[in-house]
Amino acid sequence: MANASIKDVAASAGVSVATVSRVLNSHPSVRPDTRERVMAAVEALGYRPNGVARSLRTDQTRTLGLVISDVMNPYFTELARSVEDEARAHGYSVIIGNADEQPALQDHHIRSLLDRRIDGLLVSPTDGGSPVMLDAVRAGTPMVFVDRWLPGVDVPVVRADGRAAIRELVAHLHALGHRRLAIIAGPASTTTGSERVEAFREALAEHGLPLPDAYIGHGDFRAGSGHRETTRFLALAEPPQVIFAADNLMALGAMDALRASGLRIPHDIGLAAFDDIPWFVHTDPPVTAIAQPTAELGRTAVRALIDRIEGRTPQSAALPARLVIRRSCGEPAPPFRTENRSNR
Amino acid sequence: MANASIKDVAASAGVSVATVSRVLNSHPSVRPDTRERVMAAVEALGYRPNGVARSLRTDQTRTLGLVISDVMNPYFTELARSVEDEARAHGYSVIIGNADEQPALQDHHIRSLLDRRIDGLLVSPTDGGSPVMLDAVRAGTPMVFVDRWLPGVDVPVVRADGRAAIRELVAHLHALGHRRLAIIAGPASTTTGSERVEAFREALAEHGLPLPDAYIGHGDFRAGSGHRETTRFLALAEPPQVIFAADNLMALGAMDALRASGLRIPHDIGLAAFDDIPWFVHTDPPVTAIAQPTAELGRTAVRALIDRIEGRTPQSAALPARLVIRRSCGEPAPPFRTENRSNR
DNA sequence: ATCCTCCATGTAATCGATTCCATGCGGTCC
DNA sequence: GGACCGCATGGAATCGATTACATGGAGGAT
Repeated sequence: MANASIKDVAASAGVSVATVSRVLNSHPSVRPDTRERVMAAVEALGYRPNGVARSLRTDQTRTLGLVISDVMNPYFTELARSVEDEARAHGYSVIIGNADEQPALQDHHIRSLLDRRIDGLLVSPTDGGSPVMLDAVRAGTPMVFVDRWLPGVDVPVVRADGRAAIRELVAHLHALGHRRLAIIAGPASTTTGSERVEAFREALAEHGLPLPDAYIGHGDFRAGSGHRETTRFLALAEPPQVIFAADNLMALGAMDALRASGLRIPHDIGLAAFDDIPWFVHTDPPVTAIAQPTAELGRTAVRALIDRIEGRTPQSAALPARLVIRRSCGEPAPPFRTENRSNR
Repeated sequence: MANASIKDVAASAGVSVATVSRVLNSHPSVRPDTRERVMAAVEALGYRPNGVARSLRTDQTRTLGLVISDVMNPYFTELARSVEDEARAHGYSVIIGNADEQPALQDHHIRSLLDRRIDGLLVSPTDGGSPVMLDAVRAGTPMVFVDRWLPGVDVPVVRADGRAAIRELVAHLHALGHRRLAIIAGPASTTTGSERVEAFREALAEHGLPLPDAYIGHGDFRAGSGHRETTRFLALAEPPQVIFAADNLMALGAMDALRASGLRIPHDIGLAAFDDIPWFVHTDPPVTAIAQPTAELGRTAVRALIDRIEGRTPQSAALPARLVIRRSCGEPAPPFRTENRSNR
């Protein structure tokens, strides 16, 4: 019952293994009747080429590695899904490594993927750049950063540019009369952690508003930290009027904390989030959020990586994010631009 | 800059490749000083064994395949995560295949995983059993079904038993005075599709309630079908008082439809779901749901699969699900047993 | 008829590891 | 001192594919 090998096919068809291989790879110089005999033998034996052997010989696995910081985060789930879709369209498989925001786990996955000799690596770095990752870059592993990146490392980046959307958000909040705006940021060691704070600060400045240190929450892109920092904000002598969470999980934690403290959104305090996810439509109240073109990011990143693998030189890309206004910061949504539930 | 191979290490350490291999696999009969010399060479060259070559020789990849029907479904995401965690603890990697509820895509992934010579396969079948999957079983591929399974196929199953929880749910609804209860079921070709309807019907019978055909919605585990069937229910001369969706995505669709029709939950109509997910706490209103021991399912399934791979004979397992009462069917939650946001 | 070319196919090397078997050497036992 | 034993190591086969090179035969040009 063991799997048939190319030798068995060759024997059964009365040809050499070379000929079988040629048929399988549709090499032009095989006589039609030979090809047919081989195909018949393949069929009869239920033969399937051994991918491992093939990979060893050809030095390519047609596999991409994707290392993300948290699979349970809907944003990354959607990213992973679009990556797999696009990769499959190009004949590649994807192995996902879940770093769970832990540098050590990220390194484990990178190493393990490299050991498996994946053809290329898509990474959303959890930290400022571990030796393992830097070594991989130096060794010339085809690599593309997605969502987050490492400044100063020569690797193409595919990401969303949230600056304009954050400016829009701040303008929206300002127009609603809010003046004391706080942010729960991600780890400063990640680009998405620091960048969103900077964009927020600049947008505030445009309206002559300050961003005091007390209004900067230091989160870690997990729900717990959103909860903690929100609680801290509420204990302030002058709590903020709106909390902007730099990702959806921290927004969730913030919501928990607000609910626990008995405050009503948006009546007592406003909430907005970076990352839009389907559930934000169904929360109480629906959450105003900045939507990234997630699926497009995944597809673009895969195309860039395949370009690198095949010897071309891909460009970095920054796709625009956009503001989706709902009800969590006050004032009902305007009649247009309300929902966001198209399925891609 | 190409990767060093075992030959390079052997040359650099002045030993044979056999000895290097012995060191790498911590074979006992290598002299300590030799071992040290080899390790030094490994270090100096930054050598990492080629997993592909190793797999070819040893005929094992230390990789598990997981084929699920929908990665974007939080239930499966959590399942995938726990599977990966447990597999990693046993020294295995996981390749996830997303079937997207499409039998053809499921087959694609099974075939592709088999070609890669994964050591074992975890499947949650999308349909009634394709030839590809049946062939894999017949060929003796180590396999375990998780969540859904194929009746009559001799493969261990790890799943949640929702019968008791569904009875509890119906009792709860009955106690609240609801009598006209409808269900949005999954495809009859899946076990979770048909089983939940049966359990629901039996539970209703215990209270002397019927389950008319008109109150059985035929969904496909996707949000769209939940929306469609809910709309159909509402058009009935006598619409149901509570809708029970057989999974979280269809519940989401139902919620959309109810909202669109201007009905308030639970005041005008009740909603309950199979599968509990973190977001159900934050929806408007929080949704009463049946929680599966998802992470435990994943871990148990992996252990069973590894048992099979290593020659033991694992048992099937059915872990109990439990009811989590919130506010979507009326009456505020009792002071105990309200929330459900522990993180594993 | 001779030679050249080209097509279909086979032979064998190769990818990078693991592992069986052979070998040489130092030490023990009688 | 010779036989034997066991340990550390090396040589070479092997896993299942791909592919460069060799080969033989058919057909065309002269």
